[in-house]
Amino acid sequence: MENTAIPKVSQKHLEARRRQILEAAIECFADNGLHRTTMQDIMRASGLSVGAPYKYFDSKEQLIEAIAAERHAHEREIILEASAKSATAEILRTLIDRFQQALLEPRDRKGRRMAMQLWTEALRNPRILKTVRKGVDEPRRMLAAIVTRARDNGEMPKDIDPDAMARVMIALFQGFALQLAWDPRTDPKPFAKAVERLFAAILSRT
Amino acid sequence: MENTAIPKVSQKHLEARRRQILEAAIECFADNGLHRTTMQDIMRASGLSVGAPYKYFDSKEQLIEAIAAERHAHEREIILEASAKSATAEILRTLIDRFQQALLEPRDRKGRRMAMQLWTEALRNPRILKTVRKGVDEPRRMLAAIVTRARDNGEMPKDIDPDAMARVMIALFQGFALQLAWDPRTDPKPFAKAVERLFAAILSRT
Amino acid sequence: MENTAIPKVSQKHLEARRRQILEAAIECFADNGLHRTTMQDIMRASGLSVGAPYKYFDSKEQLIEAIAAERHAHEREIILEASAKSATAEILRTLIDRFQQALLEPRDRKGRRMAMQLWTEALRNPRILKTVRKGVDEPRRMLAAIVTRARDNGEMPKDIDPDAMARVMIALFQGFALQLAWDPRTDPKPFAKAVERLFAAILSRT
Amino acid sequence: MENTAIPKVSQKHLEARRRQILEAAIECFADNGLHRTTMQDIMRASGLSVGAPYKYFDSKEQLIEAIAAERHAHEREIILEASAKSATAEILRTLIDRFQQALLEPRDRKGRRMAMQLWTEALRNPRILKTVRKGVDEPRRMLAAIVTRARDNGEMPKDIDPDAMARVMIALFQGFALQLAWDPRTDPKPFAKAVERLFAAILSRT
DNA sequence: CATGAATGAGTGTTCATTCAT
DNA sequence: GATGAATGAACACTCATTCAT
Repeated sequence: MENTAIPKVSQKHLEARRRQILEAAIECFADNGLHRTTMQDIMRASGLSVGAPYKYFDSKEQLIEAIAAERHAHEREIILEASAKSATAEILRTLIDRFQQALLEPRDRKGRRMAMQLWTEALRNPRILKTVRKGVDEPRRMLAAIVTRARDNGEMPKDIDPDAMARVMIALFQGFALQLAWDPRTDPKPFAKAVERLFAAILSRT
Repeated sequence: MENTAIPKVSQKHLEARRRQILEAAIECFADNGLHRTTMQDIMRASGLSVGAPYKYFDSKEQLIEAIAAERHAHEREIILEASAKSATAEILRTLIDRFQQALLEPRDRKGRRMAMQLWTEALRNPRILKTVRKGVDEPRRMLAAIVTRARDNGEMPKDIDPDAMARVMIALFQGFALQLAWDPRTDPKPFAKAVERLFAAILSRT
Repeated sequence: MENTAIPKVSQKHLEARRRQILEAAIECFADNGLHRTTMQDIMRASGLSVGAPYKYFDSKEQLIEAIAAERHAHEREIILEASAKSATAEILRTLIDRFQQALLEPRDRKGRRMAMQLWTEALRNPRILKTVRKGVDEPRRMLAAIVTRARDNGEMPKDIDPDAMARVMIALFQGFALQLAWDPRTDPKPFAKAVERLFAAILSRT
Repeated sequence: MENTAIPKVSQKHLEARRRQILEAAIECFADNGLHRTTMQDIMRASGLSVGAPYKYFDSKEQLIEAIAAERHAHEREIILEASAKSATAEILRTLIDRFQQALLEPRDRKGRRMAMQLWTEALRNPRILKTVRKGVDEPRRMLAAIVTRARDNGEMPKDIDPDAMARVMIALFQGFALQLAWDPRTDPKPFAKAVERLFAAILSRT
């Protein structure tokens, strides 16, 4: 614990505290689920007192929502970045690569477990549902746009449904994330390769 | 009055009671999640008394585990049935069809929402994890066997990894189930078509 | 199904439990105030568990409201009883007597201390206010009716305002109850005598 | 630089700060009760920081006690002032007048609501009890002295008990204050008139 | 066997108070 | 001195589980 002589209680300090709580919460939620994790667990993990989070979040619920909002922003970015490439084959490869790397990254493991907790919570909590849907709908629209472009370029068959194909891509990622979470020893590479192989088959040879 | 060896309450009656509780539990869990659902909620829904479930299940945890075990058995069956067909193209079409039908079936909606609760619970409950993994590993092995057969038949390219391809299929189904749960208005047909299209591309033209 | 011959826990038993909690609550509230008394305090005093009261009352607030409702009913009765007498002088003497007796009664002490807690709580809680007002308004109307009758009988001067006189009576009782609560050694008899003396002076000699 | 004995912050400033806190506290306590009011509520109302009151008061309890002490001093004054008159009839009329005016004064409303909170708090806090009792005992003694004087003057019957009569007066005031607090639309004038009428009856015609 | 009243460890949250800045 | 972030004991309330009827 570092209750050190931070020069002033600055905005920065406040933001750091917020982060500290958020990180501890993600840690706990990822390991023990949203409901088996108590606020006391989180605060023990954060090194702060039980009353501390209530300065930064109104309730446990809102703490969870804050985490959800963050994740959604993060995920959007990856796709945005990948879609900067021009040729579809290139974009797809980049996307698959990015996700494969993320899946290999142990630091991301926690984030993914956290996200899954939100997937289930969304079935019950309309606020979380809204965030989760945003986190899925926006990427879907972006992916669909990429597919549309590819189709119009002649890189993909005309009869492809861009939205459905975007859904396929998201399902592949989220679906495999589950499998990986259930068995962390699973190697993402063969899966990534299979996906690449699958998409290569419908990409027109140019 | 006779003192007979016949149990006062028949095995049949006992089984019916068990089912009654199980069904009520699935109903509640699917709607409100594993943790927001109280035993009293379940028993109110079942029409039985709060003490009743403890005659059939040791704890809430074991009630959940019993539901998990049932689902796993059910899912295995669908794949088993589909894999009776000989030609891969036929098998795949049947599988996709079966799942599409299941996704369209409103009666199944509850079951899927319940299953998702278990997916998340598996992340922290080793017993549930074991069941969920069985529910994924067994189908995966079966699907991989189908792919292997197809590959050996020359219906699929030699460089296909059957296990990875099986994972792809499962990811597609579970991934789309999530999307459907988050937005029930989603139409499964375009998705199913896209999946079929995707697989058709790697199935050798014969 | 529910044609059970099993004797349910009787209504009487349930009522007894409710009383048990109510009495313990009054005991604690009277001694320590509404807010310094915790639900645990009450339940320790009642000999039941902390969860028990929530079967009978939705919340601490409603437990308090239930006590308020009871007191109001009780107080109304005393006045009702006294006003059965015909001659005003007689009624007043009976009333004063009743209240003096109540004030002397140690068993009533707790009840009065409880009531005072409600007087203050009424300033903040609209539900309690409503009950407290009923507990004051109804007796006031009854007392005013008695005074009106006396005035019309010629037992009291014509220029007496019945409602104001009823307020005087209530103020005397509640005001003295406070003094007694602050110093339990105070003798109610001289006070009662003084009140009697005061009213005797405006009662026409007949 | 000189090292002077002059405090950096003037006594006047300190006193002003104290007042500021006291006034904010009375405002809050009167509206929300002693226990529903948090120190943060008070400090928000005062415009000072949450830590500020602890420079002037050791605890919330002592802040309340300080308010109690102030009120007691204030109430004593009114009676003192009234008792300067010589004839009893005159004194009584002045007293009734003063209190009626106070009751009509909206500015006093807060003070009375505050006082009532203390009445109840006295039932469990010995320190508050002491102050409340002083606030009642001193006026009572003064009023009793007035009555004694009147009795000895022949203005009142010989068999009047001065202390009891003083209690009657206090009960009337505090009792009516309660009624007014529970229903602010109540008009104090009829009540004052009734009290005057009542006392007129025992004042010997001279 | 079935019931449901009773239990009590455990929850999220509050708030008087402290103390480093 | 004044501030307000931080503290943590305490609170009202919940709910899985038990067991007398």
